Amino acid sequence: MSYMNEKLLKPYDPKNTEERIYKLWEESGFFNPDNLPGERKEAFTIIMPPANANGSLHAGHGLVMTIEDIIVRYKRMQGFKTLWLPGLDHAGFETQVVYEKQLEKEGRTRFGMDPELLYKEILNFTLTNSANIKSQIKQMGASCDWSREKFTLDDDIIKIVYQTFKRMYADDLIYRGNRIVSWCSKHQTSFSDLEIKDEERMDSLYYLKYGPFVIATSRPETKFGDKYVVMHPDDKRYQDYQDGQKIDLEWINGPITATIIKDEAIDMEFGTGVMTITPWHDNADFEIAERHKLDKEQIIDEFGKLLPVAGEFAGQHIKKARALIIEKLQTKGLVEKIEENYKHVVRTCYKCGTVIEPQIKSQWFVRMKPLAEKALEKINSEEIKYIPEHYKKITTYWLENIMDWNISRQIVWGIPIPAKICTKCGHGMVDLENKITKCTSCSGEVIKDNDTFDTWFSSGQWPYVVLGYPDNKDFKTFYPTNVMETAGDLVFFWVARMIMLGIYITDKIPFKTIYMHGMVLDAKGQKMSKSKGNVINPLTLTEKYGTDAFRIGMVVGNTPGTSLSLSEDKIRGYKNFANKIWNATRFVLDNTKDFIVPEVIEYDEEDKKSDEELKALMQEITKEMDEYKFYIVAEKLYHYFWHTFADVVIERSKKKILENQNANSAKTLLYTQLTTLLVALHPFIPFVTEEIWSMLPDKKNLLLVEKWPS
RNA sequence: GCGCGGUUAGCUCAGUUGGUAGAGCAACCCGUUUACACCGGGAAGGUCGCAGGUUCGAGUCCUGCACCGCGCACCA
Repeated sequence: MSYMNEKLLKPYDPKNTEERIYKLWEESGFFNPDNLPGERKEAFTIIMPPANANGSLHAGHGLVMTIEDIIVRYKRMQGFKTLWLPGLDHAGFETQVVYEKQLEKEGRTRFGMDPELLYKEILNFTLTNSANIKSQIKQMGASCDWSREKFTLDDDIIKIVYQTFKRMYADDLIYRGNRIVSWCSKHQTSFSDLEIKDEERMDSLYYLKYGPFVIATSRPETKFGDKYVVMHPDDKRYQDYQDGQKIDLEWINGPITATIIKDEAIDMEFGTGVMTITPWHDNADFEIAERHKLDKEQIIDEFGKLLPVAGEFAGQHIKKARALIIEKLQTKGLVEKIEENYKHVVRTCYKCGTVIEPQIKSQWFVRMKPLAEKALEKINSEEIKYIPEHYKKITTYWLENIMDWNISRQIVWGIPIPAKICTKCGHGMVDLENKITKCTSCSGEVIKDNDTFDTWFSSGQWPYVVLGYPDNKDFKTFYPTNVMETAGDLVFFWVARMIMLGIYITDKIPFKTIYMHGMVLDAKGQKMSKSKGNVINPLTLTEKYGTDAFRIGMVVGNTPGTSLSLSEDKIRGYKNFANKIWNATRFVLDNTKDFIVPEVIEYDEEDKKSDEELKALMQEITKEMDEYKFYIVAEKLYHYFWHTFADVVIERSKKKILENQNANSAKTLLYTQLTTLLVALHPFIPFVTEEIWSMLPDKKNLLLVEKWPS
């Protein structure tokens, strides 16, 4: 029984294997590139997208951990000084939203809460969750270097982020501006253009009499302060009216004086070709007002209620006010007609669906054009490679049309913006040391900026901050990193910004290859959501079928970028695969007892053919691994193991061994093919393969660091 | 409106410079033989969304259309 392990007599049991094997790996220290055996000159680095510490591991995380672990294990076996750096994300707004929901359940609200207390509560919540998430990442078999783990609120991270803020301000890439921003009246914060979701809605389009004109609007509740009426300069219908001409007219709450403005932004085809503008609450109107230096007046407050300018409607919420306003306009005879079922797009908060109310606010903005131009250069010159390639097109389009980035958020959960604001002139000053006491522009009184950074402003710097830019040895060894693997919906939010900020600060691209995976959907191809009740928890699957089965099931047939339907049947199928390997091993070990693979191998003809076949396969898959085609490699290995190694090689060996005809050839082939396949399969299904490896009589080292055949 | 992706066996999806269509799962028939019933053997299953074009030859290249999914800074 010397070569046979008793465990092999029972079916493979992931539960009694995985935790033990993971511990073995961790204790070996090989997750840390500094401890890897042999001489390793070339580094290979992946920075893990920091996991949101506001819930449990979901199927998407499962995919991230699987793909990245496959890459990292492969590279480690190939002899690279391999680093996979894990991290956790405080996830600013996202986490605050999750926590606010929890508060709501408890009958509490963040408004009126002491900000410091709220911060502490969310911090506790986050730390509890991080511990959870961390152990779940380990359950997925992630071979990342926990000794280098980072959290987005670590002191050293914040320090570097602050330096960046200061430098960008000095370089005039950051400015404080009084500009129109997207405001969510539920969450009480402004957003960048990316936190907005366009939604098609059916509303009414109201045609209102405005003096001698008729204007079309879908938002009559904003019209109280409208005192500019705008038309296209070339519009013949209105050629008798002059730019700047004043007209007296009767409006919602009485007589007003309106001014005529001619502007080319007007679409002559739409409505009547005439509109009034509300610069405080509409992007296009704001632009027109800026061009003509017109007055801007706030009509709606931050909570969506009408201000005193609305007269008798003041204090009412806009949702309720609309109908009442139209009613009043109708009694005054100012409604020309109402077009029902008017289809248009409204901008909503991506989290709660509340209609975004543009507001003019003083905030910090990043001037994006110069940053985007440099990024475009690198992307267009192929210094950065996108997988799949079409993400490149999407990115360049976005970069070419980029808008300035509002990085101020009116929430407590995040990195505080280290700045002072002048109460007199509104001037903003970066103040890392908290020293400024007077406005540097007008000597007025200053207050601390109470806002926090958009979480992506700090995450956008992740690759170089986690490696300790600028002086840390790790930064010199592991930057630029090799692969950034993340979800496709983060192309703009995160990936593009990392490229821009990375180039700006380090003068180098932060990563050479971008691998984007698609969304994980349920078995029917539908988006998972709590409300639909179709959420699949990866941990239930790993518990039922083993982590290996889950991992390879996630990968086979899953081309990068396309979404993946996760079905339990598929995972179950790969559980059988793990067991198949297990049983094949039993057969091989049982038949190679007291047998030593000879130094000079002599195969008979058919065995020689099989030997060559596997060698050719290994070459093929090595190439495909380098091309990140894991979906093909996994399938090929599965297929070869089951339908060639087990069905042909093993079956054929039975007769030879029994009849002692070319038995040595058969035994040699059995043993070498098994070991080769274990090596090749290890990145995909690390637990079973490592467990079996430990049972092989001549393998003393961990499979984790076994050399990949090339 | 513009852009991107998809449409291949019942289901989920592969198909790498154009050369007779593939896998897994499911369904069907048969079977217990040095591992494995979490198994083996066998058979079945597709006018590759539609219409044109290029070519000796198109799932693959070009044009147009349809449907599904996703994204996008200014139409009130």
